[in-house]
Amino acid sequence: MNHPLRQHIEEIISLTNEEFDFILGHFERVKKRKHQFLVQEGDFVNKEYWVIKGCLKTYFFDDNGKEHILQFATENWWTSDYEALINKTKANTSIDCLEDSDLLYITGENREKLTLAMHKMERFWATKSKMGRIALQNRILSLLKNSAKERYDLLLEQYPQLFQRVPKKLIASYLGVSRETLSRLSS
Amino acid sequence: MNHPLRQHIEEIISLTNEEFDFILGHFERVKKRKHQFLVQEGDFVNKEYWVIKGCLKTYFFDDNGKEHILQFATENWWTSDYEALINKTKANTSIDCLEDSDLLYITGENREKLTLAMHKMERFWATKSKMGRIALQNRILSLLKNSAKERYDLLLEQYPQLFQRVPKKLIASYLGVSRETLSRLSS
DNA sequence: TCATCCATGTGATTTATGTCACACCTAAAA
DNA sequence: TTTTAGGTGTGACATAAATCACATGGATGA
Repeated sequence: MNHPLRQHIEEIISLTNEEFDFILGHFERVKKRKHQFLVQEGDFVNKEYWVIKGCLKTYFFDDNGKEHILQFATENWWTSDYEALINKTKANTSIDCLEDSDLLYITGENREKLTLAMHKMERFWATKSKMGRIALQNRILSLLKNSAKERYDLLLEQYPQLFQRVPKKLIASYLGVSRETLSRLSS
Repeated sequence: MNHPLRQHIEEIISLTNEEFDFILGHFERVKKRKHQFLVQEGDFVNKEYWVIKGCLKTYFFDDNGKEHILQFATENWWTSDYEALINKTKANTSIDCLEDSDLLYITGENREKLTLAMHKMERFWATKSKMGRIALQNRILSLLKNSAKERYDLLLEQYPQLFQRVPKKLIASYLGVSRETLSRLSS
């Protein structure tokens, strides 16, 4: 049986057993319980996480104390505060577990080492980065052109399982509408 | 006097004269007049543009015929339909000139060649890509947490010259509000 | 030079969504 | 158990923004 991370990477580049073991050697595994943090606002961040099992949210509170969700991460998703990670600044988002979660992480240094030692990982990261960019751009598009109802329908269509796993008020924060409005959209 | 592209690249990596000439050799120069297209919806895209002088918009029309602007590009900005470029699909945005514009472009093949021949360009592109991602994420944040008025104020603060160069209705499309609302916000 | 188009501002009205309040139910904690 | 904290739905009302309508002035082209 293949390691799930291997399957994930092999969607983009192919690997020998040895190569995968070498890659995996640069990761650490960690289990977290519901409500535990991966990142708290103000932290310095030096890890990227990959979700084996579980569900997490990346979020922050605005000046009025309203929560906004940037990303949900479930199985096979990467998550971190990339701005803090890349710029070596303090996180302005927090990431915590919505369920007990089983995670892999790679530190900045290990990622650097791994990429130097194994050049084809560069292609993997670059591809992921490009895909991430496209996804973000499409979310902007959607915020500009779609009504709350349309964004709701699109999310439901793309990630139906999310509606079973996370409280509706968090979905509302992700979509940028109030909990009450979301409730009315769905009925 | 330095070439503006050289200054731009040297913000991230340093270059010898020979290296810069080698890089520049992979670009072509093109001048476009106001209203001319770089990309039209439905085109296949194989170029990334860099603006020496001028002003462009990346935009599309929604089902109701309303225009939405994804990006303005002025001096020192890169622009293309990255989704079409990367996935080799047809563009779903258009890019055209708001002013007569002087541009450099690099094709996908030349970028590939250049990066292979000169490995440190990989770092340049990767850094640009990361910065782009952060900018997109911050725009999402802003769409989620800021009111139209706040988004207006932030844009005015960050790019005051834009308000002199482009019609207000395009600024409105970029901010995701109607032309009338923008007009009321600014008075 | 005139005619047309486009950009812009502003009033009146409509519509979408937010906010506040309350009820109910379930799941976790004491 | 009993208690408490969340999660959810829904009504009443407030508010932000869209839409429709119209006027004005400046630029552009015949």
